[in-house]
Amino acid sequence: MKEDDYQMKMSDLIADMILDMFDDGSSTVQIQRNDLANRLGCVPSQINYVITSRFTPEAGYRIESRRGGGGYILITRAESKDNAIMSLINSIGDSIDERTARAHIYNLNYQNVIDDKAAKIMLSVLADVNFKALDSEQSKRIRAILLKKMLIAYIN
Amino acid sequence: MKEDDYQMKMSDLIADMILDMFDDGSSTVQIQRNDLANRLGCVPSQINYVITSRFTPEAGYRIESRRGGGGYILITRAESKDNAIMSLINSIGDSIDERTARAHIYNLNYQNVIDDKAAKIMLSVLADVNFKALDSEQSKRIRAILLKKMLIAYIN
DNA sequence: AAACAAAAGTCAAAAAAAGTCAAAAATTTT
DNA sequence: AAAATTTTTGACTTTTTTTGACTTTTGTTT
Repeated sequence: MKEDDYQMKMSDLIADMILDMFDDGSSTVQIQRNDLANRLGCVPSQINYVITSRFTPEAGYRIESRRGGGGYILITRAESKDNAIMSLINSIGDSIDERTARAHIYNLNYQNVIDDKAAKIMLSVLADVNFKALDSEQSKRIRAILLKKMLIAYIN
Repeated sequence: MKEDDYQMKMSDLIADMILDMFDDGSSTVQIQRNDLANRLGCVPSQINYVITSRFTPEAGYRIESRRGGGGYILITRAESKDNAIMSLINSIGDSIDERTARAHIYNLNYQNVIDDKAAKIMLSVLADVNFKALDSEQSKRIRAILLKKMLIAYIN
């Protein structure tokens, strides 16, 4: 029998590692190139390869670095899309009607800030918030809560 | 040259092999072109031939691939993703608790049936269905309704 | 200031896959 | 048996990743 333990490609491992470091909400990650290379068991220049091939400006990242003692590589998420979503979230009060909510989603999707599937899911939820157990005002509040939560989920 | 024992056509063998890999319900199969060619004793490009002649979009398949180190060919049964979602929808009654719902989403995402963003959005909605205006039983019903609607939205 | 050490950067070759295409061979249809 | 179609093969291409030797920049010591 063959061993079927699939060995993940080093470059993807490195990218994942970096992405993980972002996970706690912060928009920047600082790494020590040699240190990271060492921990992962690859040559240092492969870190550069991953950064230039994956953490590109087109993908929304900015790189900054310093050589010499105490040097580092700083990776910043541009999050322009995230910002668009964030400012929308902030503009939503604590209650919203269905028409307005739909318009927001259409817009984000049209502007390519959120993908088709996500837009569809959100629309489906918004459409369905009118439960008989709730009066209209409650519905509007719940809709606002859900919309914001979904948008935040999309960013994270 | 006449052969007594019937030799199955290599292309059919390859196709069968790939089909077999689908067998455990999963909707995607990942292969290593050179590896598979080697195991079957054919030239690598014959794998391409089989894929382009049999695993076509009209037959309900989608192909994705990557070259270079750690490269692969990913074959997706397009329909089976929808089916997976559909049968899940059908298995959900008219009420569901959060834990179970979460597990379903994790699963679909893990099996690559729904993408990360979609999974996150769905989870955020499910988590948030416990409104104070609703009692636990109502929450479970609404959760079931929303989950189903979101999954259907994903397919459409 | 000069020398040394500690980082990070660059670049190109080698390796690891997958893709293309057309000729040759085999099979099926007419 | 000719024609048409499908399959097999292999030489050549392209893309992506890995590796390492060499360079540059910055900080620390002497």
